[in-house]
Amino acid sequence: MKIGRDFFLEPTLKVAKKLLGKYIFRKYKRKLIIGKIVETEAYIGPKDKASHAYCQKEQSINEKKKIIYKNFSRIKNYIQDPEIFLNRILKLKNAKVTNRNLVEYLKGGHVYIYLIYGLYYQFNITTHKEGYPQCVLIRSLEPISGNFKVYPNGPAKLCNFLKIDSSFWGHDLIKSEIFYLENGENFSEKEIIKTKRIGIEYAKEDSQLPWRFYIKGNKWVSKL
DNA sequence: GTACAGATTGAG
DNA sequence: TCAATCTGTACT
Repeated sequence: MKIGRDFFLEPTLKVAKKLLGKYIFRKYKRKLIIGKIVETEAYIGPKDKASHAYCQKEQSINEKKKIIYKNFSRIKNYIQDPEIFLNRILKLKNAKVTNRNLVEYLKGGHVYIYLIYGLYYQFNITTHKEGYPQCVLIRSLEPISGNFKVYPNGPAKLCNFLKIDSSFWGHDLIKSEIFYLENGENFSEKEIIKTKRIGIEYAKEDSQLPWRFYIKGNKWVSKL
C-alpha cells in the first residue's frame, strides 16, 4: 500500500525511524526499481546547526521574499495558499531560505534533492507541517529490484540506483505515479541503532545528536 | 569578484 | 589520503 501524507506530517525523528523498512518505488523506462530503506538521518531546522535552514546571522525579510518569489514557479503546485506559506516562513526565527533549500519548507512528503561536492545528489524527504524546514536524509537502501551492479548503500549511490536527480526537486511523493513510497516492515526501538550523523563536524555540539538511524544487522547500511 | 567548505565517493 | 568540481557564504 502506498504511503499517504499523514505519515510524513509527524515529528521528524519519528518519521526518520518509521521510514526504516519502507519501500521506495521508482518507475523508470517501463521498469520498476525498488529499494528498502535501511538507514536515515533527521535534519530539524532551523535550530539544528547541521540543517541547511540554519543561519547564524538573521537573514533579512527582503532577502527571503526575493528567493521565494524567484523560485515560486518551481513550488506553486505544492502549496495551497502562497500568502500563508510566505507568512509562515517570514515569522520563523533563525531560518535561512536559499534557492536550494526552499522545498524544505513544504509540508511532509516532498523531495528535497540537491547536488553536493559538485558531483553527487542527496535525497531527502520533507517532514512535518508546511513552513517548518525539516527533512529526513535517506542514506542507504537494500536493493529489491533494479540494476544490482549499482549498489544503493550510500546517500549518493542510492540516487544513481533510483535514477533520480535535481529534476525531482520538490516532487510530491504522495501524488506521484513514478516515484513514491510503499508500506513495509516496522521495527521496534531495540532493532534500531542510533548514532551521531555523518560528515557534519562543522555543526559543533549538534554533530553529536543521535539522529542517524539504521536497522540493526542489515548489511546494506553505508560504510563509514 | 574571489576564496573556501561542504549531509560523498572510489581510486590509490 | 585525495581529487572530482557545484552551491552558498563570507570576505574583498
